[in-house]
Amino acid sequence: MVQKVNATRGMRDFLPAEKARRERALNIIREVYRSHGFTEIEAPAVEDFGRLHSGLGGDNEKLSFSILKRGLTGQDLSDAAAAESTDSLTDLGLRFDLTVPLARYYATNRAQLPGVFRAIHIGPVWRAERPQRGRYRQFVQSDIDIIGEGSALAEAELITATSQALDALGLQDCAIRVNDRRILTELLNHCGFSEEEHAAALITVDKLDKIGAEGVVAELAEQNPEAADEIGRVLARFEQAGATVAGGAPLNAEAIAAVLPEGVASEAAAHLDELAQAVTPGLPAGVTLCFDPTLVRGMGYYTGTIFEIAHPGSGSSVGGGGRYDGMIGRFLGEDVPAVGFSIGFERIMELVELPSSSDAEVVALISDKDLPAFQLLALKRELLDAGKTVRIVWRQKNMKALLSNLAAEGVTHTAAVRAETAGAADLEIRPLAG
RNA sequence: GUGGCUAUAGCUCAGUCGGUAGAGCAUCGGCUUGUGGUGCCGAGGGUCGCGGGUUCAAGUCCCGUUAGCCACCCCA
Repeated sequence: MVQKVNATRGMRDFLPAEKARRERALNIIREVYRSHGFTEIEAPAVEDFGRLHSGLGGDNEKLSFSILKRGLTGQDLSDAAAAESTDSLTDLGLRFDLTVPLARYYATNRAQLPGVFRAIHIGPVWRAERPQRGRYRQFVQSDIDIIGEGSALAEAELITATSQALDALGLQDCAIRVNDRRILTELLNHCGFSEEEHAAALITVDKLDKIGAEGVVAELAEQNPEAADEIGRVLARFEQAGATVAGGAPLNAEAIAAVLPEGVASEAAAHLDELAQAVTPGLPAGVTLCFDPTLVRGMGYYTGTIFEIAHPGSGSSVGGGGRYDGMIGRFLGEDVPAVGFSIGFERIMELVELPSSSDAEVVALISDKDLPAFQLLALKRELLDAGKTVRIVWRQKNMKALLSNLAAEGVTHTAAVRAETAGAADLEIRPLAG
């Protein structure tokens, strides 16, 4: 090797065996989503820069890859330098999630879509993060969304379909934590935080499991001591109700009322209760549902219900979503309710164990060296016509290594080809033991 | 974006106190073996991630850089 070559930072190559494993998992997920009445769409990886930076993507906007305009001149560069902004140099960007493109897609194609649209949207997204395990710069998200349904039916269908997909992948011990943005907003108002203080306060509350209630209160006291004291009392109430420990509080009206202060978010609580009643009876054994009043989620576009999938085998969340009723109105000029649920495909793949399926018969023709191509292709055609999958390899000295490599690559049978082999009838097709 | 750890042959790794690199597997060749899983002998393959510096001498010490991993941050 002349020089070390790598795939681009944070992006990966997949060898055939891993690619096959990913495709199998993806097909399982698609199958479940389809059976729940969702239909698959595709949208471009590139979106308009302005749409990606409309303030809806939260922190992810800062992580997006931008694309330079074609044919920039030195004058363009000095203009940008004078304006101290690179915005004029860029007009497109790679999508950092599938939700913003879906909202744009819906606004574009609404006339040809059903009134309540159930979409499957699977594809790569890009974020310029610092990579590590379970965190890449290119990764696949697997989303389902329901557009045009404002009732808890939408959340219930999404959570049910996603739970079934996790179950079909063989995952156990998944916990779906649920909360509502309106609950968070009312809690902060109740404590006495001003609108401007909300964003920073939410980030702090989100750290509860890491820095504890004292840590949260101490951090918030820096900007608003009185409200921080009040939130300390609220958090104490959460703890008393068991809502802050793993597993959280049950998701029903009584438990929610027990956790929240008097008069806070009764509308949102009723919405959560309704969706829990619809979902719980059909929940697979490997998935539990709970109410977590401290669940925040960073995306700026959520307006109502929010949820997140946790799994003990993963340090970070393996999925998430929520209601974003305001976003489509940005593109369409008319508000349309919408909810989405995303599975973090890369993180799921680190948890699932899939059997190496493929019951198809894969035959390797092991040919003596230097047999003519016409002889080998004639044999291959005969076997293909008989419905087999065929691969041609040359005989090599170390048969042990050859055979075990073939087995690892999914070959199930072998047949020796010699100069005197006239047709498939002369082949002795033998099963290959791993 | 911040901090820490790591980088040696195609792969997995060893390399002590600084003295210009080794093993196993893989590859290739010869012989052996019942031409389908054997055994023996031999060969090729490395500017030690990259770029600087210290030194008579650097894989080894120092600085920078790139990539991976880990903890933050954030999230899928």
